Amino acid sequence: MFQPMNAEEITFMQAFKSAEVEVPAGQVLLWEGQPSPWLFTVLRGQGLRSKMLPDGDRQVVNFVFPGDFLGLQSGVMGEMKHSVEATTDMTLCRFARADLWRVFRDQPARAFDLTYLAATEEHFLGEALLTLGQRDATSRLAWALLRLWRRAVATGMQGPRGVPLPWRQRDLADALGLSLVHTNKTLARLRILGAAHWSGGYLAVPDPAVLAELAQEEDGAATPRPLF
Amino acid sequence: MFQPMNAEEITFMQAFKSAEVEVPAGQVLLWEGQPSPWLFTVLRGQGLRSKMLPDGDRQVVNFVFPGDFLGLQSGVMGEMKHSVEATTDMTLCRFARADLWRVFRDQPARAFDLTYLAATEEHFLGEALLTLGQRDATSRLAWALLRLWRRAVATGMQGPRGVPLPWRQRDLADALGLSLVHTNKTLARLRILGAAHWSGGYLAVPDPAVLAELAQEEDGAATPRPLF
DNA sequence: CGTTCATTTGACACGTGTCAATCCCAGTGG
DNA sequence: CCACTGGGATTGACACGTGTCAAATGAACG
Repeated sequence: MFQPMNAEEITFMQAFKSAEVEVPAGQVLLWEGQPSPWLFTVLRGQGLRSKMLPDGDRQVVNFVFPGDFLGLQSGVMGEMKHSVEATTDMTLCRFARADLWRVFRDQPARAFDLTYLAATEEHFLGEALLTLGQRDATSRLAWALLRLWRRAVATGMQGPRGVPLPWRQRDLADALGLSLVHTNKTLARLRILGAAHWSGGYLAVPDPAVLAELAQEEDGAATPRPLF
Repeated sequence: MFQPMNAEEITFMQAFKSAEVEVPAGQVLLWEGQPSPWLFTVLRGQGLRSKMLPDGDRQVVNFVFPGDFLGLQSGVMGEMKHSVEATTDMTLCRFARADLWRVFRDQPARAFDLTYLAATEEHFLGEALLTLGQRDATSRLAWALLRLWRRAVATGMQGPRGVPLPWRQRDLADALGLSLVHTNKTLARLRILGAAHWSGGYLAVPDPAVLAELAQEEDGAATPRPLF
């Protein structure tokens, strides 16, 4: 996901039987519409979540970073509502769905964390919806790149060439509801503006404030008025 | 929300101190960006959830039906990430946020339900994102009306004139990322097609299958392949 | 019978999608 | 060492869906 989250999730289930697994780039971890006996936490690598339309159109729902929790939907709803695939090689912490109930029974604080995670994801999707519904192509790209950049920086991925962004322009396009061609041209515009340089799998953001400006970042909310 | 959900949420916190409150149409229950000491369950009436952009653009995130749970984000994240307002007069079951933790500590099954709720909401938002990102205006409207219709029917709201749909065309437009004018013209097209008749606050759907066709409903998921 | 708000309609502009070609680059094999 | 290949990125020309502007209609209300 774009948002950073409290890293305790990475380890919170170490009390349960779990295993480290390695998956190669391109591997699908969870299939839309399928139940899964496994839940995962991401230890290393990046991926993406996506949904398909019967006509083949794809919607990228989110991008996956280290620290993310995968499979909660399957865990509580019985099946995944989107697919998750590895974009780079990944290292995952895998554990059994059957153990999930034990967490709720024995570790209320951890259960609360899970709900927090789900609420965070809900919050992100609301932001994404706002972006696809109300912003033009330039703002959408600025919004997405800003969040990817922040998330990568928060994860400690920043290097001399910027932060790693291993996805394709097609992936960004499918995430933002734009065509590949228009995404490409808009990225070129952002490059000329000096707002963001993405090439060779790395994203450089000279000044996050420039991106934030283009993204029409909210400054909190509407004017608060007294509650009833 | 569009999806129906297990109605036990309506009553699941009756063990805690709560109060029935009435709110008039137009009232804002929860403000985006604000913490709230209250959580709510909807007993009667309809409303909507929305987010604002600093320039005044609005995104309707979801529509609220009886049975919905309001304020979970504020409950676990400290503040609301969207506003909730009453479209019709509503009756709510109100209880204190401070009691939320007791649920996690003392009633793991209810805590699990809360996580289920959050996951359901996440699922819905993913669907909405898919709709805004990949479908054209006709499909978007068909998708939205079909879900509103199903939800209303599941809630037992069906009457001789169809199901109540108290929102404005502007609300639908803001939910689907369309302009008011284009929404109006597309609704007229759906009417001519005999797919959906919405007027006078009521929605009639002669044949849900027609709407489903227009909405490009998924038939499950992509072809499943073996997991690793 | 004015006022106000929602709906409806037509004309037109523009952002974005589509099509198609080219460029770039990393592999790969002769 | 160099064609050949395939996938991604880039570019230009053009079509079309949707947004915007503006005006008219209709319903609710005092």
